[in-house]
Amino acid sequence: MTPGDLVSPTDTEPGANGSVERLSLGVAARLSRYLQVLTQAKKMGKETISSQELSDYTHVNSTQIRRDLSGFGKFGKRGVGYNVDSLVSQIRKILRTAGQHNIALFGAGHLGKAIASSDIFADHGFRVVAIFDTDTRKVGQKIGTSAVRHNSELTTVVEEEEIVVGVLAVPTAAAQPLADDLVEAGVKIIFNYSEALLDVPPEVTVHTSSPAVDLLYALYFYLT
Amino acid sequence: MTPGDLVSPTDTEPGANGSVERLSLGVAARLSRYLQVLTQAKKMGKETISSQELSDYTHVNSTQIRRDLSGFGKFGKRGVGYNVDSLVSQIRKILRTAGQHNIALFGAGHLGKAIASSDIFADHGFRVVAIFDTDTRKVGQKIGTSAVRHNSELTTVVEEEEIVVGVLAVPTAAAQPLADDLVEAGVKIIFNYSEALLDVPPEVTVHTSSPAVDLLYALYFYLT
DNA sequence: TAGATTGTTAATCGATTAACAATC
DNA sequence: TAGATTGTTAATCGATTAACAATC
Repeated sequence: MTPGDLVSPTDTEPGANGSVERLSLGVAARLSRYLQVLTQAKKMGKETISSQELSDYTHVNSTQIRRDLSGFGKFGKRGVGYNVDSLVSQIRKILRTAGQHNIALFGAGHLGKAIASSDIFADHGFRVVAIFDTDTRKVGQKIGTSAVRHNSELTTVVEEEEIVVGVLAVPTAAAQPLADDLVEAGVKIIFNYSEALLDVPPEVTVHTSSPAVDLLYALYFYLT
Repeated sequence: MTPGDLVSPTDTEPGANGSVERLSLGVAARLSRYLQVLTQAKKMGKETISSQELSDYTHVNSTQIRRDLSGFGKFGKRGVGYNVDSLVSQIRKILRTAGQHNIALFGAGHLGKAIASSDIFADHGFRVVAIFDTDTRKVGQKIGTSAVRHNSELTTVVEEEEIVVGVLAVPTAAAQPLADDLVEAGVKIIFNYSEALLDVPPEVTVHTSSPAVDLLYALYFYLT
């Protein structure tokens, strides 16, 4: 494992056929990564991709990639590689994340604006349907397609818009109380861009973004 | 492995004494994560921390944490836990990243501003010593402590300021040419916040930030 | 002392890799 | 055909975990 892990559920290997067992942590993590590279490769007009190319971009061994994929079917063509389009839809099917998922974004500062105007989430079926801030001067401002709302609307909006994920782009001090409100409102996944260590009930997943950790890690191998 | 991996160097287990062998990928990754939690715990005034608490925040098994640490010395006190301050400096010593490291930031948009004004890097000894943009209207603007410079100064600044890491907060289309310039200038670590798939020589490490990948992964375990 | 938590062992399981036949 | 790349096997290595004595 490596910086950026999330949950610790029970491991089960996927059945070779269409069985409904859970993927192991590792497989699910790697498939998500392949999906990101494939999505971008598709944008760049690439039609096929080899396990070696996928390996170059993900730093996952090419044998492992072929092994991961062949567990679910024969998606590749020998001598050619994998069709980008069809592999994208296959992996989406395996991860069962083919649909649209709604996100609420908290904090309309520089980071919030950067996230709202990026299509990094949109590319993967995540839609930012609401942006919140506590600053009344920001409330009403348009960011992208939606207007900034006040945090007091949190509970209503989470319910009405079927929010699955809360993204926190707020100051460290504001993060824990906000996380509490999100938990209260029934949100099960919190994406934390602040530095706060969040305490949440076990059924809620927190992912804390940690670029500095990734840098430290890269630097170690650079320095040695 | 999991979203967020970086390099693929040779593995070697650390010697129990002060030998200079390379850490294995996994150990280096986990130590970096412990460091992040410890740094934040220290800010919150915590003096000691148990392997169980570290486990709650990092999702790494507590036995594994004790095992990782005990390979380098007896840092803990039975019945009490680990002293936060001393563990921070021990891990910094192990990772050999105790010093200051200079970063150049590219892109003075929302994301660039968010990064420059955050102390997420500063907390770990990374200093943003230069901010670049190609937009001449932005050149000269003050962001945090430093003024925005034009990309044409890249080579000079990298040399003068001993830049180790280039952080790309630029549009996807601008990323590859910029990466080429950075490689040319001798930068060995590139932190890519764009969606571009960057092609670089093997001695250069690219880390692409992928929040959507992390979300997909979290969502899988939520949906199943 | 009593409770808590480390340090360490031993056993298991999954990840990783090289190698290569199959085949496009 | 010749070259490339998949799918798969087999062997190895590291990660993970439970358990518990040591000890603060």
